[in-house]
Amino acid sequence: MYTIGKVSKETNISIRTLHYYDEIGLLNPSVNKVGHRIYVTDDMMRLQHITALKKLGFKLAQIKELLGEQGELSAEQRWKDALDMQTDAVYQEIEKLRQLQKLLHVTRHAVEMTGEVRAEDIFRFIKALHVDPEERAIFREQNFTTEEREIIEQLPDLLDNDERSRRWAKLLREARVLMDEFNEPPDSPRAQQFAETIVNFAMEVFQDNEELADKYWEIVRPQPGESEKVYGLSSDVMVYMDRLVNVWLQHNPQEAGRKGSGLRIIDHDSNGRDDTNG
Amino acid sequence: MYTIGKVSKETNISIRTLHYYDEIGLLNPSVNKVGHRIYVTDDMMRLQHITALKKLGFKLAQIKELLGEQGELSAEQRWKDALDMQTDAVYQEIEKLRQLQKLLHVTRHAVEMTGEVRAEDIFRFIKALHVDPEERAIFREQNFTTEEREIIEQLPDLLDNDERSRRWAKLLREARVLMDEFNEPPDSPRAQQFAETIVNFAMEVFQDNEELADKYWEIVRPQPGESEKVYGLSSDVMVYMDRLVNVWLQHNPQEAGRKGSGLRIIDHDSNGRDDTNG
DNA sequence: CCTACCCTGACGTCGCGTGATAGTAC
DNA sequence: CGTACTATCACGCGACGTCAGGGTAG
Repeated sequence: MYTIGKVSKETNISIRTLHYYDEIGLLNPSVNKVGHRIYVTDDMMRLQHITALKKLGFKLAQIKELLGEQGELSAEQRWKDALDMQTDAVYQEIEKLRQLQKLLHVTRHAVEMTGEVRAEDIFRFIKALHVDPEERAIFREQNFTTEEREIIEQLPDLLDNDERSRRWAKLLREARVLMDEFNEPPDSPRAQQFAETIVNFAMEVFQDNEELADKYWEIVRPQPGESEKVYGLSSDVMVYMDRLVNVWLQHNPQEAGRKGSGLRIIDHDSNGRDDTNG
Repeated sequence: MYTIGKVSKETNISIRTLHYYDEIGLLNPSVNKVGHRIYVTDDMMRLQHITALKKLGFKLAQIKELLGEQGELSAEQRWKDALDMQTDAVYQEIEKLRQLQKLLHVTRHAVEMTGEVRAEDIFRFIKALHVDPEERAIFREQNFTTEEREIIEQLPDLLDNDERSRRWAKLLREARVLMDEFNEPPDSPRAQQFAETIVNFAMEVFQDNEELADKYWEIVRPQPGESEKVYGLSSDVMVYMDRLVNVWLQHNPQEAGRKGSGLRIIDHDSNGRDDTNG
């Protein structure tokens, strides 16, 4: 025999909430002569059950059904069905949020590169998110050896938000700034210092496999008139980076020797698609 | 110069939505003399931007701010801050849902065992979910060797929903049914068949390490008057299972020899806590 | 009489969907 | 004149929070 205030204090459930449960017929306590609600032990137990089911993420309407009279199915089967449905719904929701998380990451990197958020970019990222993973796997199988694929799958991916991905985004931004804003000649000290950074980064992510670096670089190079295959790697940026690195390698032959040709300009045609890796 | 109907068809955004955006000041097109809305190119671009930001999970009010006039910070910094906040919020949400998913799994197993959903069980599971993982790790370090821990960490866990966890739940239910409902004597054929199932399951999950099976079994055994440490493993169930297996081992000495003492009754005191593994 | 309790409305939230009713364009 | 468009209310959803205004218990 509790008044609503006592129940509220004991359970940490607001009076308004108890009013609401009464209103929607979820928990109807008895009332005394002047209309004050009186909660008995059964009401308290039902309330416990309600809060427990709320923790499981059920809506009040579902809870009302679950705690109501049984229909054709046994109580056990109803519980199982409800729990399975709920589990499935939560799973779907998690998947949605995971996709959203990726979208946020890649957009964040895009801001790092361009300084703004462009609607067209976001739509492009959304499309890239829905690229069939199998399709991409097949493309990689056709174009790379098993060993190469192992390295490629560890490349910084703008869909993630790790330290390497962030460095990659900053590198691309710096490249564009040097090119567009400062018109920095490829042999200037600043450009050459940047070239070294590029080479080091490439050797790091390609695990010193220069051949693979070249191969990948050419595959992601857009065909004339084609749009970029990897975000930030438009044709002009790539050509500029090629030039920087070529000059750097000429001035650092020992590195060129130790590290091979590094990232050199190759004029032959390229092909293939790869929209998500950065 | 588009009418609202054309915009709606072209963008797949409902007229009501466009009305709403106008109403809340998110997108205010110009109007002609009779009050019909006229959307120009700028409006269309803003609309694109709005839908893009919606895909990123922003609320309309946030979008309004983001697309509004700048304050003290640069546009780039505002974008970065907003994206980082959003990323963080989504991360939190995912974590919450993961916890919820575990709660649903363990509740589902509990239904498998008991045939019903009890509020007290759910609250207990919630508490177990909040057990500090470090605390548990320390307990395990103190009570098990490194090799043993490797096995223990692969035990079926009622917080998951894999096949082994489901089998474990069904086993426990069968034990209780045999004991409570059928009063099945430990040496009946049915009980003995079940005993074999238990032994096989134990040997499977403990990877034929009988010593570890014994040790674990005793550690999760509740002290007299204490409540069960692992859901479903109350003292009476454990004693009943002990008896079944003891009889089975006596009748199958070759197995007892090959598999050692299996799950035998031990009378010495036990200690320690472990609330989550099942 | 005071205070602490109880009651019943009723509006606001968020992003629209879904009418109802009436004016407008072709 | 018909019909296909446009407009503005206004309710509904979910689970309450938050007043406002007024009765009740001790």
